[in-house]
Amino acid sequence: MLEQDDKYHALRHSAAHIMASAVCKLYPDTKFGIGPVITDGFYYDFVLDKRLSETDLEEIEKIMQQEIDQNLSFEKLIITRSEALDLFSEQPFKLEIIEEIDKNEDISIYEHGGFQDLCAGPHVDSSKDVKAFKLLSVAGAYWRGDEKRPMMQRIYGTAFDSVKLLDNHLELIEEAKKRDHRVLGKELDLFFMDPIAPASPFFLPKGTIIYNELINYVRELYHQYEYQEVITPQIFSTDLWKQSGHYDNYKDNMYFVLAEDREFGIKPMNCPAHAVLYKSGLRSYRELPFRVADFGRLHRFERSGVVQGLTRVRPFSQDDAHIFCTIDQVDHEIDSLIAMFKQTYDIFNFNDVRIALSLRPDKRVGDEEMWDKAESKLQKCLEDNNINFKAFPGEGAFYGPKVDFFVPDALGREWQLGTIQLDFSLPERFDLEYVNEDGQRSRPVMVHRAMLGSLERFMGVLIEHFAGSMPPWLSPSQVLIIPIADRHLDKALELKSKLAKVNIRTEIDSRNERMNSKIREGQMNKTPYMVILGDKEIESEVVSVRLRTGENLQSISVEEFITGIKDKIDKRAIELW
RNA sequence: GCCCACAUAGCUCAGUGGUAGAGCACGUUCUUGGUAAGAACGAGGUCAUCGGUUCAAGUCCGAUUGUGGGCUCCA
Repeated sequence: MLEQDDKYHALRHSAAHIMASAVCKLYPDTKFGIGPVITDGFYYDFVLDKRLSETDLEEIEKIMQQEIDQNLSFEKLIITRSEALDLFSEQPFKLEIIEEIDKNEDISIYEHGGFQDLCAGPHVDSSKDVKAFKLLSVAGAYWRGDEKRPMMQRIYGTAFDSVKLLDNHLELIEEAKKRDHRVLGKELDLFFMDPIAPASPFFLPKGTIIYNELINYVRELYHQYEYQEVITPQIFSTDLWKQSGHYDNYKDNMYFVLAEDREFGIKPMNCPAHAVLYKSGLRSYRELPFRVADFGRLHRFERSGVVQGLTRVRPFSQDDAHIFCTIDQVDHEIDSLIAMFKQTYDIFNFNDVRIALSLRPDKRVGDEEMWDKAESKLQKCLEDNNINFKAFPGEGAFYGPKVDFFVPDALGREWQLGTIQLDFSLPERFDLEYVNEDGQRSRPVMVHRAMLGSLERFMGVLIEHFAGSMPPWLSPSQVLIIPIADRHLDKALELKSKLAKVNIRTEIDSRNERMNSKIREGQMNKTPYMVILGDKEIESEVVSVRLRTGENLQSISVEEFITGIKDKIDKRAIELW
């Protein structure tokens, strides 16, 4: 990816200049922001009176093409600071950038066809080198990403050195749209949204199967890794949120209700509830690490502009757990978390997991010694497990350092799934204690951890990852029985009940339709296994199996079929046979 | 919350001021079939909501709600 970025950097940046130049020709009063290269393209931010919409892009493209055809050369000029200030005197955003450039550094501008822009470069030699480009969308963007600063208009585009590569890229975008979980969710009857509950999915029976299978899987791991699952309240007195700090720091994202003149907050996180649970009795060091898991439903108010499909919703559940332990037990806990995460991401075939270690921020609680210890522990655990990670100083939570696991989706967007966060603050706020070996009271550390994160979001990412073709264990309908004619229906029912006995989810397509049509239906629903039942099969007591891949198995015995798919399901395999 | 776009049948969409359409899905009937769509017929709409302009609004204007693309936030 990086190599490709480098390869196209000059090209795309030059395309951005050409676009800016075109916008300038159309709207001479435009004030220019910045126009950087991004993954797969570029953008440029403008302030202009005209409100741009996507229909304006064609006109801009036309002028860009003219400039490209004119074979204009890109010239680099080094100018003095005062020349620069003079040259961009009408461009407030450029002036701001100039002010920020190191006094000892050269100021360079690039010029093509009379359009000059403050720019470090590099650029291609000639506008003609931009062989293929396309403007993709317009969007609003704050100057410097700051909500308090002016709203600018941003145009996104992309450029390649051949039309063919551009077309490939545009096709990829189309492909990605097809595997969008919102589209597939509707096509496969997994979930839907209704304006009556904005940003809140309704999971249909099929989607609920996937959701619950994910929970079943995590529960198995909890057994394996010795967690204890709990169920905690949904609504808590505001007193709790004041004590936890959420009332001060997270209030805007919370829902509140009034009852008997008392204010209650609906939980956006489980941690305070688990702190209360921890405190419900006096704990001994013998009980630690105390691992508490909770699939409790959480509600977070997200502003209407930020919600998105399943990946950003208001109500959701997490595979959430908190580990209360001593600081010396942290190593072991992290090790076993890394093992658990790895085991899990392998199951879903997530190979490109990116791992970030976020270190102490400026605003933080706890003493330096604590942070030193915690950070070095996290770092060492990652290294000992041969994990590639990048450290991000200053990015940690105020209550402790954390390790985040990111996975890219079909559109190349990265989603944070797993997270491991050390917390020194909450044990303090809730005055959590345990009795140590010497009979003294000590303060435990709290580890917040989630592996799949929000199950809603995870499901969305999974749908895109597999393009809707879920592994058999997650498929809502695992086997579709297709009787060829009505007279085969009895045998179909017989087979279905056989499969039901071993917990294989089976449907029979008994519609008055031709076999071809039923197969097509099964394919479109991405059912992994289809069983065709006709005279031949019934006579020789076999089944003929068609896989979702289009592959046909030889006629096999029912027993062989059941053993085969049961094995794949139990192993949570991705391959079908 | 901010900028832009969109909202028509269950779904995907066409409909550029003058009587609301298609394909798929759905229902009924015929057909009983061999590895990705058998045929005929039928039902289905307060064009998101509210207000305005006009002789006349799905169509133009405004507001509201929702959705999408971004920005921002993500203790």
